[in-house]
Amino acid sequence: MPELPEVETVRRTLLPVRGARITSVWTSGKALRLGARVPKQNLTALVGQFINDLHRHGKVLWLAAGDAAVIVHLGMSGQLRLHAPTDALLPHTHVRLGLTDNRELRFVDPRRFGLVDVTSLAHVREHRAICTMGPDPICDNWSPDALAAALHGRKTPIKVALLDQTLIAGIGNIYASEALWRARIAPTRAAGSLTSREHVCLHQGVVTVLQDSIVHGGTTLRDYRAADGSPGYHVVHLGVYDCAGEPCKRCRTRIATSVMAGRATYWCPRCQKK
DNA sequence: CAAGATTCCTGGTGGC
DNA sequence: TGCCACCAGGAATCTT
Repeated sequence: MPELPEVETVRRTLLPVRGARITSVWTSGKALRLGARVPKQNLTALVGQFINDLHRHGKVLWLAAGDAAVIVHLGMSGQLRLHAPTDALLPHTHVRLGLTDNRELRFVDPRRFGLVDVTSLAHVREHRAICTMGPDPICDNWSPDALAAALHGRKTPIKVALLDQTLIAGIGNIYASEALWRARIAPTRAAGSLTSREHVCLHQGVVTVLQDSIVHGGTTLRDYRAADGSPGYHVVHLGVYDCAGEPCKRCRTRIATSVMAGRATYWCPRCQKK
C-alpha cells in the first residue's frame, strides 16, 4: 500500500529519468480508479518533450514534462517501474512511456485503484487529486501547531483523522497506526481531545516514522516496489502494524487489533494512552 | 456539516 | 486437492 514513504522512494528511484525525452506512448485502455480513463491523447501530445523533474505531495507524484505534469497516484497496488522496452510485460500494465536511452516507464496496477492524468505544470496544484490535500508532513513546514489546528474540535477518532488527506497528506493505514504507537496515543482517542504535549508527540511520531521508512526504502508487505524493482525494508521496523497478538516492542503487552472506519488498526493497550 | 457505509478492483488466503 | 467466499485498502460518493 504505497503511502508517503513508498511514493517518495519511487520518486527518488525514478530521478534518473530527468533529462530523458518521451518517444512513445501506449495505454491499455482500461479504466482506473472510479472509471477514470488514462488520457491517451494528452499523453501522446507529450511525445518529444523532456522530463525535467519529479515532484510529490502526499501520495501523489507528478512528472514535469515540458509545460505539462503527468500525475500518478499508485492507489494500493500501483507500481511505477523503469524497464527496457524489450522486457516482458507484466499483467495489468496500463501505461508505457517510451523514453530515450532505451528505457520505458511503466505503470502497472492490478487492482486499478490508481490514477494517471495530465494537466498543465503551472496549475498542477489546482488538480482535483492535489488541491484538496492538506500539508505534506515532510516537505512543507509542518508543525505541532499546524497539527493541533487540523484536529481542533474533531470528535472523530485520531486514527481516522490521520487518514484524512485533507488534514495531512500522505499518511495511510500502516503509518497511522505506527505514528500513534510512537506517540503513545490510543487510536480511539477523539482527535480534538489531544493535549498540546500530545500534539508535539504525535507530530514527532508522524515525521519520524515517515522519515525512518524513507531511509529503509518504504514498507513492502506484498506488492510495493521502487522504480528499480527493489522492495522496501521498513517492514522489520514496524512496531504494531500487522502484529496482532505479538508482544509490544516497548512493554511486551500483546498488541490489540480492531477495525476503525473499515480499516485494520493495531495498538498497544498498555503504553498508548486512552 | 460530519461521520459512517458503500463502491470500485484483483490476488491471496482460509475454510471445508 | 479444488473451489469459493472473503478480505485487503484509498478515496469518491452515497446515506444517515
